[in-house]
Amino acid sequence: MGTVAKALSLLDHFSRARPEIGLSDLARLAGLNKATTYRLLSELQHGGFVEQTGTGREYRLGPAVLRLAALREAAVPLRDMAARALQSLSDATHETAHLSLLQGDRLSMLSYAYSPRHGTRVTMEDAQILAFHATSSGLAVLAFSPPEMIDRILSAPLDKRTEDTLTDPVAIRAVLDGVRHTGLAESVGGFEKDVHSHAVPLFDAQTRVIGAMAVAAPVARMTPELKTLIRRELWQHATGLTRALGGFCPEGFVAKGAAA
Amino acid sequence: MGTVAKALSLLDHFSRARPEIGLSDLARLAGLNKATTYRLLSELQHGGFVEQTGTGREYRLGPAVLRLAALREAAVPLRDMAARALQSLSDATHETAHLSLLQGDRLSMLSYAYSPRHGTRVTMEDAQILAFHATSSGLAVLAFSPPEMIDRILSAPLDKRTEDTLTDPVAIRAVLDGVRHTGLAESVGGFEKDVHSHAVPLFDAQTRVIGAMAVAAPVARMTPELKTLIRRELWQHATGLTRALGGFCPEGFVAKGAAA
DNA sequence: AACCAATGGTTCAAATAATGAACCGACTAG
DNA sequence: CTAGTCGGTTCATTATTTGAACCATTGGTT
Repeated sequence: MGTVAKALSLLDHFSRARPEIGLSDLARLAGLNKATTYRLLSELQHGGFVEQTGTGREYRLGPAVLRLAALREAAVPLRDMAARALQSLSDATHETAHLSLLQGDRLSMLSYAYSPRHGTRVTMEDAQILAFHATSSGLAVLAFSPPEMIDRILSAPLDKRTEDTLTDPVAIRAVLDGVRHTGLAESVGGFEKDVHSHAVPLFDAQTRVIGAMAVAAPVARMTPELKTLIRRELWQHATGLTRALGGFCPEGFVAKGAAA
Repeated sequence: MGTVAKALSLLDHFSRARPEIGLSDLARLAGLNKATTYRLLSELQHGGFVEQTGTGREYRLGPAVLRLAALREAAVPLRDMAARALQSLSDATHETAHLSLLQGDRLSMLSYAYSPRHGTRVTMEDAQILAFHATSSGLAVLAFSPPEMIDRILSAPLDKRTEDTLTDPVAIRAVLDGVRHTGLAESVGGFEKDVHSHAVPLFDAQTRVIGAMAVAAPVARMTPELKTLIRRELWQHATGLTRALGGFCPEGFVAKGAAA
């Protein structure tokens, strides 16, 4: 692993649950020497990517990321387009819609939209990291990822989030085959106990998978009718967003939607 | 310069005007070898900090920065606080208020607020980089920066933005002395010909300068009364924001405001 | 069609920068 | 007073980064 990758990996340990981390902790989390971690943090700090908290000890993400995010959004209004598509999808299904993006070997939430229809709804947290094996979005993305990436992901330890989470690589590969056939991934209680979710992958101009759009509903509310509605609407919105972003679905993908 | 700093410096060459840059161009801009640039970009790309455009050639900022920005926002609601303070300042003065942050040796716009009162107003662009010597914000920040940073900035070539831009390091140092005495920087036509702006620095918990808050008005509208109003309100809002962010003004700084 | 000058990407010996064990001084808890 | 943290620093060893030269392509010019 290159030095730059190590430095960037430090940034991945910050989360909503853990927004500030001390030097020693961070070194432990990242599996790096304390001195190395310190030097990397110093460079990140000079660039404004991290800063030290008011009381002078712990580190947290710095203001530079705000600036870059503003520029990114100006160059590619993806967040904006995603928000619009999600709102429409959520309105059509009356359930929670969300979208995640692939970044390296990680899948992270970009945005989500709730429906006002129901009092109970599946709630999401943005910038959250999604497990590939435990979420419909993860399965949708993984199914269309290169074989070596699938091997990498499935050879790492797979967390058993709930009692229904699939953790057997062989079983997961079988599921992925199914996803490749239908173009749609489904997960019942794999991430949160009472959530039934569907996901459809998104593609770039080279037909590589870049993320997934998903609808999450409480298990209790799922009926055959709702399922049909979700599948149709999700398919429409996901392929529509892929096209709107200048991407193309792989050969034969469109036919799958018609079959569903 | 460390490898990480070089990689991060690549990201600084993306701007609103130049959101996509080719490998060779970027190598030239950054003053690095093409092979080096390629390797660094590859690492950044794997982390999702840059990506290649649909047609497969040029590089642009990637989605990872969005994720980090979301986390930063959640951890430090600075942008919100800044927006609120700017709106209030703009309402009080009926002129454009804006705020910029120091990131390494660069000063960049974070946010701004316009007043609806006047038809003509000074317009701003966010994520813009501000020159230290040509803007009131830059002078305010520089005046309270460490001597070695002042030396670094003033020894680099100083762009003559307008005919009124100060470019003589000796003259600028004299201006900085004045700013240190009053705690307030002023620039008439230094950045844009017809703009009269005032700025007050912002500080962190270690009383180090982190940026500046400023009010920009058309030269034609500036009167002694408006000037007094701007100085008073700007001072109030800037010191208030510094406090709200957990920062502290340096010794004696508070007294300066009373004098102004 | 031949040519030229770019482009993005790759290679490998040489040079440089990253590394990590040990060490500070400061602090906290027992 | 001791033991165990913490953030930060040092420096000889080591592994990584570096850059000139090299492809294969592409697009424009003659």
